[in-house]
Amino acid sequence: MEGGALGRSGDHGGGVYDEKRSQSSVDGDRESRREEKAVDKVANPVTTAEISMVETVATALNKNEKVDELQSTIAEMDEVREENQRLKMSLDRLLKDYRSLQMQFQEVVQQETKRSADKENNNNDRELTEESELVCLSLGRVPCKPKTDDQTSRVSKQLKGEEFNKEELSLGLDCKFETTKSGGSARTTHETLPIPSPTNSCEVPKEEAGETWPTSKVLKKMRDSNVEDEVSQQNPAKKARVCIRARCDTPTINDGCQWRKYGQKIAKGNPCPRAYYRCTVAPSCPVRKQVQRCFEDMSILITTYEGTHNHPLPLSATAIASTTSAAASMLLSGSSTSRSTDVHGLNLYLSDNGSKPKQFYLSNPALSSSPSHPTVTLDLTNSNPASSHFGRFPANYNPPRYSSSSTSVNFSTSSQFNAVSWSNGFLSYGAQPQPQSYNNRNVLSNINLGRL
DNA sequence: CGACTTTGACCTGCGC
DNA sequence: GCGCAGGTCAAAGTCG
Repeated sequence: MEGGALGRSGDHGGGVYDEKRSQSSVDGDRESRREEKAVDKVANPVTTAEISMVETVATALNKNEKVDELQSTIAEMDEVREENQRLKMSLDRLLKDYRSLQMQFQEVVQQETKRSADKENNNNDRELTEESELVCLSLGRVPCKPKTDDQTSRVSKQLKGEEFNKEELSLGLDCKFETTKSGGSARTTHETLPIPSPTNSCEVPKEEAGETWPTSKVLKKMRDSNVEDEVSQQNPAKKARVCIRARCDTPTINDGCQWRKYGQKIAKGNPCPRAYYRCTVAPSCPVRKQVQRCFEDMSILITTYEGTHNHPLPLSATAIASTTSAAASMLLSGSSTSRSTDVHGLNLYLSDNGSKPKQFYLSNPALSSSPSHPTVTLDLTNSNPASSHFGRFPANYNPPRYSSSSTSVNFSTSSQFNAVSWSNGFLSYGAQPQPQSYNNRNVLSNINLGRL
């Protein structure tokens, strides 16, 4: 616009010099205008369309970034989901394995029991009568083997010579997991496999023989007998015992179960009273335990478990319950050879004592055991692992020899399970972190035994 | 009032 | 047969 006006004025200005000068000045103006235009273009870069386009592009870029982020997040979620699925599958596999192992374990126990029972039954088949089978069918009890020795004579005396002894019921479990007969004594099966309680005595036939109605006491006993009989049939390992020695300054250790004290005795050789407890989680639970302090070391609490729970256990009780039951099962299914097994990462070692198979020496002379009670001792004290079973007897103490299995389980500080500890009334033991194979056994190896 | 503990009595097995 | 010891029962007491 300005150039046009200037040109027109120059065209009308005339003269050569003027023309050249004006021409050169026109050229200079054009160039300067071009430069101005270029400068203008740099100084004023965008139009609104361009701005909007840039904004659009920027928005698009932002959206793309967000989309990318979302996509990456989705990808991560997918990975997590896949991982979750893998974990679920592995958990399912673990559960299946656990169940199958549990089934196999029960089968093994049942087979052992059945085998022993068959062995006994073969000896008794010739002497069993049809009457006993009838009684067995009607009451759901195991036909007892014919009486021998003192029991037979006692029953016969009570029945005044009647041959009622063949009809006597074996209210106790007929699980014959005894290991060896006691030396030379002609003990009966009932002695080796004791009837669970005094309720299984011959009082019921005596009452019946007297043609009198059973008293409520007798009825109660019969009910209890039935209950215990059912329980014992479900649980052939009833009479196995698991003894736990642990340092504890509380009256009892908290194993997660509910117990009711039903008796207390001063046992010979130990001024500390022995308390008797019964599991009260279920009314028919046959599990009992004895609690007694060690006379030589009052800080040691000796807890002896007998039987297996027939009810679901709280989580805090499953560890020790399964440990004790597994130890007992290991003991009951014990063969003549030494062997070891793992119970929740605890190395249980079952051994026979050389040429005298399955002699049993109690780790504490003050805590006795019935000859018919094979006992596993879990020594959770870390005082002297070597002395926990065969080195704690006084010089003048003659340890009882029982026809039972001797099983020693040490949790000494020298073993791989050196995490035995006791604090605030809670005992815990577990495998220390091991770099290699022990890690796999740490899953359930913690047991808390705490204050009640 | 129910659950739990205490404690003396009772039962059973075993050794002499 | 007797006595001893372990184990269990059950009434009485205690506690929350």
